[in-house]
Amino acid sequence: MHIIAIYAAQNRKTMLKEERFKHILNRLSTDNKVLLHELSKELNVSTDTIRRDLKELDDQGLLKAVRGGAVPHSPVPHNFKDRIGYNSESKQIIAQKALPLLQDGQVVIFDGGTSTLAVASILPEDLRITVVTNSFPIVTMLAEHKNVEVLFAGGRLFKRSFVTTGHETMRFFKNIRADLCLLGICSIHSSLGTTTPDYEESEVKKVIINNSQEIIALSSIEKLETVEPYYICPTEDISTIITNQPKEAKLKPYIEAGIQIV
Amino acid sequence: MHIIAIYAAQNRKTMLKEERFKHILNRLSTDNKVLLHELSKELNVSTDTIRRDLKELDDQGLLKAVRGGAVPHSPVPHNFKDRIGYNSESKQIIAQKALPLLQDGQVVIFDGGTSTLAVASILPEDLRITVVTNSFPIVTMLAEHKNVEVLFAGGRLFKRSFVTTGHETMRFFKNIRADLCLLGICSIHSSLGTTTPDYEESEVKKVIINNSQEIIALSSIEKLETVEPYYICPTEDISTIITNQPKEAKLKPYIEAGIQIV
DNA sequence: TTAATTATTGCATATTATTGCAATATATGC
DNA sequence: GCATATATTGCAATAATATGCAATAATTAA
Repeated sequence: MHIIAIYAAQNRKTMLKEERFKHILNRLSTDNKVLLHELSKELNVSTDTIRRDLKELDDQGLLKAVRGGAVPHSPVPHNFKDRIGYNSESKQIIAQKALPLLQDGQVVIFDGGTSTLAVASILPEDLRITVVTNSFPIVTMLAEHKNVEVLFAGGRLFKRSFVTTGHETMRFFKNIRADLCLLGICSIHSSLGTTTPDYEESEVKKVIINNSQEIIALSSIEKLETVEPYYICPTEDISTIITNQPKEAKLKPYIEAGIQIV
Repeated sequence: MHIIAIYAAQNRKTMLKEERFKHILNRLSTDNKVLLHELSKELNVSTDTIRRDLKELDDQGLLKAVRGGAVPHSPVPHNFKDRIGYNSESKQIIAQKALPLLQDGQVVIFDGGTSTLAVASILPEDLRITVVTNSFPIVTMLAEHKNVEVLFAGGRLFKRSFVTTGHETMRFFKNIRADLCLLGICSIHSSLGTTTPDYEESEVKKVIINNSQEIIALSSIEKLETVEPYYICPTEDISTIITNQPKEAKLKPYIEAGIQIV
């Protein structure tokens, strides 16, 4: 968030209206909501201007302006809605922390999920990596990025979370040897490992982990020490956990297990 | 930037308009935006001239002129209401005519392109088919459709037309045996067959055609009897042509070849 | 070649768009 | 109901754009 603010300040006089639009729509598709005063701060313009922007975007049918901000009109991540929006700030923090771990030339698997989407939405323009993913929102986000090569894992569309799943998807990932994997966490437990509520997803994640040299887990603090039905991997497989509150006591067992906490 | 400035200064009197165009488009593709006064300085011409340049490039559809500069044309209508330009009247007519050809239980390949997208956008709620595609806009369109199963062909993201291409994509389609294929037409000629301006696309289309029992071409009338560099298939492979003006004289050779015209 | 025509460019001017601010009205949560 | 937050409206300052016009360069015709 700070980086964005600094950027906006530097470019106060030269930021085009269309750039604000793009920023707003990006935020909207990662967080599923935007707030007037937040955007105002991020973009260094008055709330009046943001309000007019939102109205214009609303008129174009790109979002729905509501009191205090805006929500998606419904086009893309409809089903995403359930899981998103509530801890957008912590997601932004986590995404910012993930950036320094990405380096030119790497092949990085972006797991489906909103945390990884937040990372995709703030990838620097000059970062040259290859992104491998099975998430449609992530592809949409990266479609305009000049320097990122995108490989998409085909398969059966899983409409609830807007990713592909199934045998084909796994086959695709099995042919990849990634340097890094950004893993969105549903639940992680120091002794029981990582788990998820969906079977298909768990199978895909297993393959992703198997084919990545380094696993970086993106997890907001409340997901620690929780469990879901389907097992993915033991905690030891994870090399780094990025979280919004790295000082939290709950992290102790992970530190003791030798996992890097950011 | 300095080099450019010096270059411009040295060549003040000999710089052609086309050179400025090239420079502007280059800047746009690397930076994702250009500013009027920046270009003015770089190219040693007045902002008026730049403004006229941008307007000209806008008219050619090569960028979008906005207040203060210009931004690239967004590759996809990643929203629903913005498809007005893409969904012209003729495309709507064609899409409507395609619907009766689709039947419950079929496996239908949707080729990339705006004509097929138009069909996807008006699929009846109760139609139960399996759609196979390599087009991201089509997936987005169908994500909320309750009764359509979507299989997506993975591969390398081709950012210009927002589809996947390459070996992986073809491999995926090779494993499909479709009842039907909706083929978006770039160019079709009664003796030279169907062609397209992009090589990658042509290769994918070839595979699609090979693995579909019936080929339905979607072509507005002005695309008939035109030719592009890359060959796809002979006219005889096509079983049906759907067009907006089925009475047109240009269709005669196709009728004589036994192709059904709708 | 020269003269006539056309296109390009920069400047001055009028017009319009954008933005932030203030005053007022309206909604929302407690 | 009250306090707070958000919307609406009008307005003024600024910036960007459109337009007409004159000077210059490039093209064409003779």
